[in-house]
Amino acid sequence: MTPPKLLDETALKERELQIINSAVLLIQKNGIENLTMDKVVAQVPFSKGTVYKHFIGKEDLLLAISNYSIEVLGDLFYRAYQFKGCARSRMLLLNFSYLIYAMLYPALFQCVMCSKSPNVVGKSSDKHINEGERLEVKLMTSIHGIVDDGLNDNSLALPFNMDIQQLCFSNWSMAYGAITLLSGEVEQCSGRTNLIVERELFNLSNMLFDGMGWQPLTKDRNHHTELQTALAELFPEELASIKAKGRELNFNSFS
Amino acid sequence: MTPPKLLDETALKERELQIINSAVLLIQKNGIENLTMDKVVAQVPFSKGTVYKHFIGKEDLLLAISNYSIEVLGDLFYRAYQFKGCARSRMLLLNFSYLIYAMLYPALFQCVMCSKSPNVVGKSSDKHINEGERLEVKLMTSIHGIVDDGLNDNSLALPFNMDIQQLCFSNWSMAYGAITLLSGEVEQCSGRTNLIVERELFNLSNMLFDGMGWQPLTKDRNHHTELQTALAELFPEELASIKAKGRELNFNSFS
DNA sequence: TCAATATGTGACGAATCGTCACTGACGAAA
DNA sequence: TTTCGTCAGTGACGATTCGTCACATATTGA
Repeated sequence: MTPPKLLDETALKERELQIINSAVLLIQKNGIENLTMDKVVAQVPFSKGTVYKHFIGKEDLLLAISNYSIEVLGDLFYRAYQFKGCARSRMLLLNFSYLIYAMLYPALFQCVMCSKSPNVVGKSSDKHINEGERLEVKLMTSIHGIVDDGLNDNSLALPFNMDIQQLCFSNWSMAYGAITLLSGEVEQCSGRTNLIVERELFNLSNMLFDGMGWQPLTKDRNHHTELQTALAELFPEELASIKAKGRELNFNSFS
Repeated sequence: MTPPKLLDETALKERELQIINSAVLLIQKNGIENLTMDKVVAQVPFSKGTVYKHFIGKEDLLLAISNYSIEVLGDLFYRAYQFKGCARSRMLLLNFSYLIYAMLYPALFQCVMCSKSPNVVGKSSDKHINEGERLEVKLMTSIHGIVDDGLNDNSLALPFNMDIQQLCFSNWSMAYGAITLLSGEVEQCSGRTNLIVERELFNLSNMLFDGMGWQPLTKDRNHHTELQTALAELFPEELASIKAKGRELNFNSFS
């Protein structure tokens, strides 16, 4: 065998990413339920022991993939945060960026969903669990920034007995719940229910924002047209990729 | 060996429940991540082939347990639906019944969370997947009933472009998102975040209801005291069991 | 130069999965 | 009553997957 040079942090990280990318390809090819450590080992230029040096098992690998993909999601969130427009519209845009992410990267989205599952968390390393929590906090940065902007321009006021963290969490949990429960509809326009994930996310977001008293309220402005325009402006390539996959964002059902 | 008599539907169902109950005991004892088919087989008075006749694998068993526990949750939902009080308060009560369920039956709650995970769904039988969808629809019956009552007594009006199914889904996805994301805080009063699942569920529910224009609005009534009273009246035994487990519902942080 | 340390390897045994040849009860037909 | 086909359970078995560790080689410091 050929032992390598002494490894530094950068090389270790690089190799971990290489393993993760191979695993994602396997998930895309065979489905997430057929991922095994033996299959991943067969795909990478490292030995089994080396792969087990990075991940304590399959579940830990899934969590590491989820962490990696949250960096991707964070980028979309950050783009929504940076977009011009009123704070409320940007938050709606951010919620839709999560949906765009789920449509664009279904394998990564599946890993994110798995990462919340107790049977995955229970077999994951503290390293990757802690990393996941750190990344979720980082994910909140863009949400936090938009809420901050809303508070600063007086389009939003803190409800009695709530702090900014709670407002951020409110938005995130609503978006997370809606997209997760309708994950079956993310890849196809309409499933067994009459619910359309785009429409429900839009309506649910606006009801929550109205409940927060976030201006402009739904009765004062049509957020629909504005969202469509903003999405086309901020995510043209992403929307084109989604369309190329045969799943176009459905806005016809909004009216 | 002694082969049994010809089995009917009832006997098959009885045996499936027996296997499920044994699996739940194993989850409580060893953790959900250590559940294996071999361990379940060792605990039941049936052969491996018989267990595999009921479940195509571990994931299918987890989904069957989730389905079984949704029947338990549905009972709590139904009790909230039947409670006296205005529709909005009953919906808040129903949302809290999900939290009570999660605190009371952590093993079952974990199975419900697993049931949404792609690596579990991908290895489950159509039979149990279809059964799960049927049960989720049934779960919605109580939510639907409360929304219906609100529409009928004019405390709530259908928002423009939304039907009753969408309102029901809005509530469910918000509650599901909040409780799932804070599942780490369900068993202990406060975790790594400053978020308290009782408080966030309360605030999030009320913001959403306010956004729906569901009366009495938060500015017109203190839902806090009313919720506490209703919970004590509807779920005294459940709250006592939770307290006995060392995890009391935390209302001090609401003010 | 040598001993200690660092690191990768893949054969190996353990655990788990999932199947199926075998078995016996039961009912129908001869 | 006997024979045969069907039904349903069984657990040994082979396959797969997991997870480890004795071994080998390079590097480092004394």
